[in-house]
Amino acid sequence: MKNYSRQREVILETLRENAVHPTAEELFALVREKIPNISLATVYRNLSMLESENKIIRIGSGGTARYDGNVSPHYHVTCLECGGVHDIFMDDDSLCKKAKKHFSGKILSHTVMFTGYCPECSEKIG
Amino acid sequence: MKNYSRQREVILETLRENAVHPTAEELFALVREKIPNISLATVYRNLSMLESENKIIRIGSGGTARYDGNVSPHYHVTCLECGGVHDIFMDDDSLCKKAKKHFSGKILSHTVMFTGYCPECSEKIG
DNA sequence: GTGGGTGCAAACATTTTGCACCTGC
DNA sequence: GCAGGTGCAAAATGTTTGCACCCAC
Repeated sequence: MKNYSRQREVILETLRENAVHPTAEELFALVREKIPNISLATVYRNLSMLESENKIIRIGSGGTARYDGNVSPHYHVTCLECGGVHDIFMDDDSLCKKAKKHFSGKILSHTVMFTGYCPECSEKIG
Repeated sequence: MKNYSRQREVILETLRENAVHPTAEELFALVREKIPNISLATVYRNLSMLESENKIIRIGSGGTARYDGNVSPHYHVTCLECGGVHDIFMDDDSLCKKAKKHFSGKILSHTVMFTGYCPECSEKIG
């Protein structure tokens, strides 16, 4: 099979079964439970590869990058308290159309990042 | 005067007169023309400070952070060709309202990043 | 004089890369 | 056997921090 490795398979699988959008290091820890001697460099290499194949999404969310195994169109919320990133399953396609009216270049896609508090943290804080 | 320094003033001024959303290093080069012995650390320190005072916006746009001296609500486009970040002066306030219907936490603000080609690059590439 | 800001260099965190070895076909 | 992938360690980025000195008030 072309373009196969157990490492890559496990990385993608682990990312898909974890809705938490882990950082590379966090994912590394998770994958290590299944492949104990995998190296962090391999995780990074495969994340870049999977991202360029559009099999995963890289979330720039500030400092450290996070990764999302769900490529269906949706948005994200960064929690100001816990720093976690949560999904918002909506996709406003009209946004690109509107943007085109205000921009003379080409618009292909868009991402939206909300800022706020996740359900757990907004209860704690009020 | 409280909270004053010529460095901070020049950094903010330089950022405001440059619509190109420079990275910290690029801004450092620009500011250095006015204050030759300023250090990169000072640029970073003041950028963090100005950001937390909401006088500038930090654009996470992928790897290296870029900064925007225009804090009025608007969106950005990253050019896939030149890597530059351009402004789109629009602000869809209804987006937050819609998001609240799909999320049980709190939503405070949002940013939108479009991907595409800037006017110059879309002409070159077609 | 003092508090806050600076420059410099060192420290840090994250991500990438060079290289020899290993693996799937 | 070969192309491509891996692990390891080192390097490259981007950003932050410790510290002695300096400046505005």
